Amino acid sequence: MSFNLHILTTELSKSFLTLLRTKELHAFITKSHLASDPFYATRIVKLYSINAKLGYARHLFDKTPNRSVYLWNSIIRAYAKAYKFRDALSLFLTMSGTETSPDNFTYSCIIRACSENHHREWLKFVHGRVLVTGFGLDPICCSALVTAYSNLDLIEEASKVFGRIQHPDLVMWNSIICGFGSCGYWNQGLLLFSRMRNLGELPDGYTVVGVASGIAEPSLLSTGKGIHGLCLKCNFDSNEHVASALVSMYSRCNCMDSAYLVFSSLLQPDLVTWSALITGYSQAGDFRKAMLFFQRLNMQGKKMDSILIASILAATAQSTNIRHGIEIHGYVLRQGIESNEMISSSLIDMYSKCGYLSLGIRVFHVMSQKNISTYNSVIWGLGLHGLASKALEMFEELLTIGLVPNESTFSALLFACCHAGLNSVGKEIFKRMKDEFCIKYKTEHYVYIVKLLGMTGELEVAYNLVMSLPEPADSGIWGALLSCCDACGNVELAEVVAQRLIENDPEKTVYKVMLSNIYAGDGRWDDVKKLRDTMTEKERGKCPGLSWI
DNA sequence: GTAGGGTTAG
Repeated sequence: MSFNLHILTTELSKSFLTLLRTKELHAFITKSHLASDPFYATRIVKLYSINAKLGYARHLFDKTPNRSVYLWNSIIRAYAKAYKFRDALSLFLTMSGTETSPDNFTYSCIIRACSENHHREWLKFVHGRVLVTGFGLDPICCSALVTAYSNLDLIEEASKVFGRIQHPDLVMWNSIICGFGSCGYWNQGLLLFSRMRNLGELPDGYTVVGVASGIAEPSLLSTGKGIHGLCLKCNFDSNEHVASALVSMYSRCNCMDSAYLVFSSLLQPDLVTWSALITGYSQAGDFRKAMLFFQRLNMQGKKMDSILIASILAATAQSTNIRHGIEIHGYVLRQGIESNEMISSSLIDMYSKCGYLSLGIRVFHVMSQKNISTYNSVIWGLGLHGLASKALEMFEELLTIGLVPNESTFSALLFACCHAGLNSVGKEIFKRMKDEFCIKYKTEHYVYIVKLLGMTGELEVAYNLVMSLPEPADSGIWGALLSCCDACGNVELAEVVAQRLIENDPEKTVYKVMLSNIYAGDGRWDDVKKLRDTMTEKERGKCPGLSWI
């Protein structure tokens, strides 16, 4: 092996050298006493990190006496990219105490890591450090902060950071527009988009992906089409990120024909775009097309990743035909990717939804590494099959092995209790969720607890709970209460609840129909007539269901 | 420094 400094520097600037080559270069710089030079050490650390050899990178870092800010940043980034948040953070804190202060790149890296690991408190702490060290208006720190806050659903904080910037650059605009879009405030995102254009800033692919990500329901289809038009005009549609964003935008709008048109206009759609199309068909309930495209992709000899397999398994679970699911399981085994946690969770879910809970549990037991999602899937499966006590045992087991439950775990547990009518156990779980695990209740948790209370003879308690919510209850929660009133035959309360629902959503006739049925059940035919008279011909004219059997 | 597809939500 012979290098001179010129060759060495050229070699080190290549970003994808193999592990073997990296080791050779490392050996050379050690032999030439260059390893203590932070310039060479930084490059080798980066190469080890790309080759997933964090241990080697750390060893070199520890042995380098003069650590430049670049060297610190590359080791922190290596840990952050490997999702080793604690290590990245601890290095950042150590660095802050040395003479080599963190720069804007260090902060942006650790800010991103806080958001990816859902650490709101640490994010606020790092933001504080950004402010006191004079980086409060730095575009690199601020765009990272805007993205991090919006990814953690703290759009107000993101907005505050953005608001302090006098002349935002394109990246900053993109970050805030995407933030509003992903938090569900599509209209705010669009307003900012117009403001940006009025200021003469030209959008790029990131901008349109941000705006398109906010288009989340069929009523926004025309806006979505406008965005698509803009992409065609600006030639963004050949950008892979833009194309997949458009495919999934049309899928969310229940417009699979347009989604397919975008997809078919691409010469070589990538895996993400295939996945967007397949998921679109799957979520539209067209699992046949989902399977067809999966098979077409397979014929091309492309290797699927875990997200795509999870999506296709969701489609086969919907079909409730075990045959397709088994086919995919076979593919997973042949590829040797059955240990992937996302895939296993989807397999468990698929088997339990197709009625083969025992096969799902078998998948669960053979897994070497289980995470919270795997437990969530198995708890759902047990709940779905009425085995609430087994679901609760699983919950205790996951706590014993040190896993941390999340909001889905509690959805699954409450669902299991609801399904089995376990009133007091369900109440206990609901309480522990907030008191012991500090997880905020979401609509679905309220829906389950309301159903549980209402269906087990505590309708009044359920009503009082809904009335005492910190924010006004949405239609899902009131709807759960209405179905309990129906089941218990409580017409008085049903009237109050239905009134709320009709006020909230006057367009929806289903609540009027439900109330009318409750009146009918009680023999109050005059009230049925009065209510039906308030409905238009179209609202009453729904075709009754017809069975072939 | 910013972007795309996501398993559990019966």
